[in-house]
Amino acid sequence: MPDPQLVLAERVGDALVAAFGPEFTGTDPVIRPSQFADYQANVALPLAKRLRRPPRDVAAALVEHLDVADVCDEVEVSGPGFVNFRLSEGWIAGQAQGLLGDDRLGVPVAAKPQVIPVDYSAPNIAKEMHVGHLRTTVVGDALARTLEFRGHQVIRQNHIGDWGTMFGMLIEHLLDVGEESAEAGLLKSDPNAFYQAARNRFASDEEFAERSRRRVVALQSGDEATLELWQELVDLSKVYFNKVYAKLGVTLTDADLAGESMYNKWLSEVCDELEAKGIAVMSEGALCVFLDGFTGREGKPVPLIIRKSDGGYGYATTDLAAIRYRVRDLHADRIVYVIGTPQALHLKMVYETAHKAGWLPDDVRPVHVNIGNVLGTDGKILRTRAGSSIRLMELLDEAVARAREVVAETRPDLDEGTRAKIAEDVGIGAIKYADLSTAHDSEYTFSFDRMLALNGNTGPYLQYAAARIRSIFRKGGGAPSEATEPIVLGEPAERALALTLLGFGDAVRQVDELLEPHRLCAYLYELASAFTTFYESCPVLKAPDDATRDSRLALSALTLGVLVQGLALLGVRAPEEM
RNA sequence: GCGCCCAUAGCUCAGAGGACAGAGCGACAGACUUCUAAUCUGUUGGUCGCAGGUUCGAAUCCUGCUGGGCGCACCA
Repeated sequence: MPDPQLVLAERVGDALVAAFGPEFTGTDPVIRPSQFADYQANVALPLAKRLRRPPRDVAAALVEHLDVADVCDEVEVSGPGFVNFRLSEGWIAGQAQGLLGDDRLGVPVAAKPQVIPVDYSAPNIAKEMHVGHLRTTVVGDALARTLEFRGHQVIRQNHIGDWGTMFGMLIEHLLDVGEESAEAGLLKSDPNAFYQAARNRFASDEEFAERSRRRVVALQSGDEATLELWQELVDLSKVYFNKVYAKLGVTLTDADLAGESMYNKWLSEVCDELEAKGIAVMSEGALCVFLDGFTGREGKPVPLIIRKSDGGYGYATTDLAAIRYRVRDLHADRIVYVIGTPQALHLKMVYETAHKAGWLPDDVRPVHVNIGNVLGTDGKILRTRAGSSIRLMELLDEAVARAREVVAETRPDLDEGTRAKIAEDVGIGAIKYADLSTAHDSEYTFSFDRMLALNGNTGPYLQYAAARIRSIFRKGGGAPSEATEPIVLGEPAERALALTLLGFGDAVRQVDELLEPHRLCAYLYELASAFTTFYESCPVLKAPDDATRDSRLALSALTLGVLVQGLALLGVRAPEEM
């Protein structure tokens, strides 16, 4: 077990029982990183009252029963009753050494692997993806990768918007322009253009509008020819989605598509069952679920409308069918919704309704990973100057273009193809990392300059650290996988780096439990900083002696491994050189 | 009107009820004949929106207030 916090927690836990009795089994020893030592245990202070002894006495008794000689070279009671631990260099080195032979790099497999459907991305057919989609796609993908690495069975659920009344006009427009036409081809590259054209005709051409309305009816009644046309629309849109996903380096494939249309066959059943159980009632012509505590304007109860007064179904019904499917058919233990913050109320109502209906048992936990808005530098939701939402592809292209400019300036020695590849990794990595490194629920301010900076908590900074390590090995360090010589810690920068390396497992575990990728980012940034400090003060290839050189090579190899693996969990590539 | 979220350095953001609230950017001062200076080191910078409360201890938990964002019946 390389994680110092876990080791200390166990030892302090044992000491608590030894010092104060078995009733203290399981007491949280409150181990925290310390500014006065490596770690500190804060447990003595809250215990003082319970034991009716001064906190310093409690801490002293704790230390007396503590067995950490193999781990620490200094333990002291400090301040009002903190217990400070200084880990021994030998122990840190030994643990780091152990990580060298561990392909999981200290990341434990989850104690209880779960089945976890992760609902993310969810673009709409015939619509451009915007920055909002970008963020749920990137965060969801990072969570999926991380949960999988922890040993959970992740089931990606791309809940695309592939159903609804707008398909009437989309199908009619597709028919009019022809399936093989250039206009139809817009669906693959610039879907908004196609959508707008259909919309304009719907608004201005009454004959077209009438056809569109009839088409919706045909679609909903399962007319074969109409369904084929609908499928054609979906297939064309898929090309666009996959283009974006490929550009982004996201793991979603066609196999993960689980769009709204998939639930059509269950919608009436869902309504009938809710009505039969007395959970849903008719109100103003619509079938609604009213839940306690959900009131809106003028104290009126807010309904979850599951069947509209025209007999159609909205997204509430689809979401209910989806949650039922995920529990009953996918056997979910935890359901992750990576969806915008404004949906919070809706999701709460869906959970509660599903729970009342018996579709969501107590031991299945739905979690809303709510995604905050992406803002422009003016503090408003990111839009173009004209006021329309910014096209995702343009955004990605601009990030890559900016990265290309920098690479052209700094690395004229590289050939064009290599530079292009680096610019791609850096530009895309910068955008993704920017989405991941701030708390998912906070609104964050989009800025190319900040996300592409080589300083601070950015993708390029982490990539640069990894590239420099790779450069060391290219320049004569052999292969990183062969750097397995004993790690010996002399310099403070070596010690700090090794200690940081031991924290990878805990960082990944936190992302699993809290579903907050920014914690992994913060850890990786800390690691990259620790490495850069080490890099400045501790020559590797020109180390004073062979043993030191080998040790530093091992530390570098380990750092590279953690950086690359950590970035991979976030879905960010680490280029060979920069 | 009701509900949810947010308020931390000039700016962008972290912050597991614990010691003196941390990074980066910016500003200022330094470091390349040395493994990538796209880097590093140091200095500067704060009534944690306001007022109460709980606690040995509050940026963190509770209440109220102010200011901002979002949601609140047939779009998803």
